[in-house]
Amino acid sequence: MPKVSEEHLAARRRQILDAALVCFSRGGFHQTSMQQIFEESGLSPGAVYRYFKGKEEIVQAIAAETLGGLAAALEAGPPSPPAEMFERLLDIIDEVDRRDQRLRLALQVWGEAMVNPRIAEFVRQAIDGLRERIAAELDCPEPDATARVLVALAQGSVVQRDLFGDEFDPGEFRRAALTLLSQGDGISRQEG
Amino acid sequence: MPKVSEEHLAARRRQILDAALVCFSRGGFHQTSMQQIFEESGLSPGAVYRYFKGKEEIVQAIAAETLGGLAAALEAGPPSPPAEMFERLLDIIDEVDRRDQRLRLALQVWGEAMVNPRIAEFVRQAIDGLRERIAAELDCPEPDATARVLVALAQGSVVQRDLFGDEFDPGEFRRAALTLLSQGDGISRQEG
Amino acid sequence: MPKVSEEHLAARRRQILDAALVCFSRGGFHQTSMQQIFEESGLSPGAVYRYFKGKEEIVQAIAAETLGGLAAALEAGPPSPPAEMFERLLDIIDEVDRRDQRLRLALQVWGEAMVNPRIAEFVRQAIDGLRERIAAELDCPEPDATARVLVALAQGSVVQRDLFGDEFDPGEFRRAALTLLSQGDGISRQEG
Amino acid sequence: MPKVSEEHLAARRRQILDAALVCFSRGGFHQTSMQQIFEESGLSPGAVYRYFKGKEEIVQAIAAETLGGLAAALEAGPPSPPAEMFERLLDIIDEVDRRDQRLRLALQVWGEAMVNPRIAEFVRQAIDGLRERIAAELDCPEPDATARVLVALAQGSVVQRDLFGDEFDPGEFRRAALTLLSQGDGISRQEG
DNA sequence: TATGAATGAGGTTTCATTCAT
DNA sequence: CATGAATGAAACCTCATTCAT
Repeated sequence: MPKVSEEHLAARRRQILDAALVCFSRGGFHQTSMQQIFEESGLSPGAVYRYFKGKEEIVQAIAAETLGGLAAALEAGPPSPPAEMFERLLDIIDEVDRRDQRLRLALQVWGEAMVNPRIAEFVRQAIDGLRERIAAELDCPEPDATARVLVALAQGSVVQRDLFGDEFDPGEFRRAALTLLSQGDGISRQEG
Repeated sequence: MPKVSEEHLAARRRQILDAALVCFSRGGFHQTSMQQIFEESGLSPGAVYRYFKGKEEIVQAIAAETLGGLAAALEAGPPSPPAEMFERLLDIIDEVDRRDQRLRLALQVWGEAMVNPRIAEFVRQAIDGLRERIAAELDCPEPDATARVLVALAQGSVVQRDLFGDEFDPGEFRRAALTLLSQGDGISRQEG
Repeated sequence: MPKVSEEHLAARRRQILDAALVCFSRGGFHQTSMQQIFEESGLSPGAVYRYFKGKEEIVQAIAAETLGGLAAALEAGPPSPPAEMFERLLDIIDEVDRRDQRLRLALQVWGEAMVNPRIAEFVRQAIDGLRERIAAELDCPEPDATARVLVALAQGSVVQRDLFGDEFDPGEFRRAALTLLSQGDGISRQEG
Repeated sequence: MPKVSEEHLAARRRQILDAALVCFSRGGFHQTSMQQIFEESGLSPGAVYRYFKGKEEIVQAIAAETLGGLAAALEAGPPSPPAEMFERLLDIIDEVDRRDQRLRLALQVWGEAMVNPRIAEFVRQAIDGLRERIAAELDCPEPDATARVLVALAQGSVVQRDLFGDEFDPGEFRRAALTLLSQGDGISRQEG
């Protein structure tokens, strides 16, 4: 199998990352053995190690993808008040949650950051980037500090989602959060 | 076969858990080997295994302590609006943060919950308990859903604290959060 | 099995080194797997790794022993002419050869020194030490340079012994070497 | 399927062996991976495996070349006494040493012979051949045994050269060795 | 009760080799 | 002829746990 196309190589990479995603969601970074990734991906050890230098590199790639996915989904928009901005954040989270198991990894990635400096760096950059973009579009006083609060609340909602699973009711959360954030601004909201 | 006092037993347990706390904060649950706990505690493997059935049990004990500490610190109080309630939550978090490294473990514990059903159960109960107590004292419509939002925001602030360390400014966060939560309720707040 | 005696520990170390000696003689440093050492020694991996940090450390210990054995066997004696000195060297070599398979390792150790700086250092020190002691007792002009030649000839004889095994006739070699070294000194020698 | 010239084939073989020579001198037979040879030679695995059945065959080829070089360099000459004969041996060694790194491999090849029967056979034949040619031209009693001693001394000098590198002084060694071998034969020698 | 030597399953990774293209 | 992606056996080593003393 000589000289294969770029696409082939990219596909193999994906194949490995998809397998890792499944394994990590199921069992976490550390409980997942390379052996499990070999099996889930249907590849041999040698094949996997051709694409990734080691387990650490796979974990990093997954972490980067997970974070990137969240940040990239925030599209540019008009200046908005905090409540509207937060709604856009929730929309993104819902969207990611619907697409794959990646949201389940967020909490693990954050936890891993406490222990793995490289991943900590990734995470900080991703979150800071997101926060800055939010601040730039935020129509309120102290947009920077406010953006951080909105991000924290979004992260908190992810924590709850991950911890409580189906017991967590996104609609209710959204309604209650928006009520809190819009208190007294004279706009009464309906659920989307 | 010397019968030892209850206190002795409790002291040994603490000795082990303190060592584990140090190790886990430093390197995480999975990167910490039992060997490291033996060394940090100054005890032999046999001794440690007399008090805990295995590593899993130590992890659980640490997780339980960490969660319990947060929930227990919320003292009963008068019915309060969301902003005030949230301030009490932040006070607790500040307090715990000041006391030891336990807050650094929160993110790890939550991450571990994604992968360890027993810990997930702990975590859910602790958070649900906290939420219920908050809801009971919350002076606003839909106290249950609102309590959940406040808890999420508190958790989000812990996430930020853990991830950003000294770059995270608790005072600024508090001010911005309270501003958001009090918007339009006619009360202008000062930082405490 | 707690707190065992120093002798016990030393005996275990010997057990491992003896096993390694057998394996290395049989198959060489690199062809010998740790697994083989576990089997030959009758110990578990963990046990072996309690006494040696890794394969490299076992190889070094064996190399050190092998070299040390040769050098230590040269007892102090009166000033002697080269031929007599060389005879003492051959006596040592014969003695070591008779005792165990260690001589078979000499060539491997020297070869390994070409590739492993730590072992190279060992080897150089051992050989230099031997040479100096010989030079000190050598009754001839230029004892240093002469000692080096005698050592080289001894090493050459070990090379031949190792390469040719039973085809190598030590007696004949001794006779011929001594004849060469004593040429014209008026002493006719008999074999010992 | 282009039929390529003999020269092309030979050139490819050389290319591989030169690369292997570099790698083996640098890191030894066993520490050198095929991957390193692929890189050093600039060839693909498939290409290398077209010319050699495996690593073992490359090692053997290198070993054979190394030994062959030494033996082939001994030109026929008139009957000579041991000292003169030995000088010719030293000349060859100097010559080989000057030409390439092959001498650095001698010790490794001999060590490998202790562990690899095929290489052991090569080595024995090469050395025996050399010894016989020396014996045939040796002008002394017991030429066979004497030749073996001279070969051993030459090998010992190679051992020292390889182990001590630049610390080994070939001129001094030559002088001291010739002095020893010529003792009392009434001829005083100068260095060449 | 405490010790710590010993266990051994299982982890990650390497690397000689093959073979479809 | 040449390529290089893929294989998979096997290497070294760790570490949670046990149990004789």
